[in-house]
Amino acid sequence: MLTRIYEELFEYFGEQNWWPAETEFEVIIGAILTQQATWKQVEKSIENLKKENLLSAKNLATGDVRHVQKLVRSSGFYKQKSKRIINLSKYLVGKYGGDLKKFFDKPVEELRKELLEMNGIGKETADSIILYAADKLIFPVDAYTFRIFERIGFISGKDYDNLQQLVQNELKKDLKIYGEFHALLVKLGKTFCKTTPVCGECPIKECEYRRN
DNA sequence: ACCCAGGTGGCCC
DNA sequence: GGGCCACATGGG
Repeated sequence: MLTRIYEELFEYFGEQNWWPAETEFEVIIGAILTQQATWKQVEKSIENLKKENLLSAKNLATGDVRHVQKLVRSSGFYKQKSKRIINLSKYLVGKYGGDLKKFFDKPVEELRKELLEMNGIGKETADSIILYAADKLIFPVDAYTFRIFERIGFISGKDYDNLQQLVQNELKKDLKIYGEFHALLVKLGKTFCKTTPVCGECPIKECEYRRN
C-alpha cells in the first residue's frame, strides 16, 4: 500500500531531490532551523550564514551568539536556535575536530542516540540528519506524515516510532526512495493535506478522508 | 487579526 | 507516558 502511494506521489509531483543543501553541515543546520518554520525563511538564514562564512562547524563554533542571532532571525525561535547550532558546532569540533565523516562513522542506532542527546535535536531532526547528511537508512516522520496517514486511515494517534516502523517495514530499503518519500509527503501536505484540507486534485486515491 | 509553518524541551499529572 | 505551553518570525 505504501509503495503504491509513493508511486502515485512520485508520478504526480515528480522528483523532489531533497535535501536542498551544498554540504552535509548545511543539511544539519538547515534541519534545526526549519523546525516549525518554512523553508523560505530558512533559505535566508542559510544565505546569511554563508555570506559570513559561518557554514562550517569550526567557524560557527567560534561565532558570536548575538551576531548569529541576527543572521538566523528570519527562521523564528532565533535565540534558542542560534544557541543550539553554536553548541552543536562546538561539540562536533571538540569531539571530532569538525570532521563529519568521523561523526557519522558509526551504526545508525548509535548515531541516532548521540544526536538525540543534543539540545534542540529531537527524533525528526535526528532522523533527517541521518538520512540526508549521513546517508544512512532511516525514515523521518514529521507533522505532515502523521496528518496524511491519519486521514488515509493508516494510523490513529501520534506514535513516532510506530509510524516509522510501519513505513520502514513496507517500503523498499533504499536511500533514494526514503528521501523522496519523505519529501513527497511534505509536498503533498503543503499542497493538499493542510490543517483545513483542500482535497481537490489530491493524487492519493485511497484516502478515507475524501470518501467521508 | 488570526492561523500556520519540514519541532523541541520543560513541567505537570 | 500523554497533555499543555513557550519559543518567534513571516506569509497567507
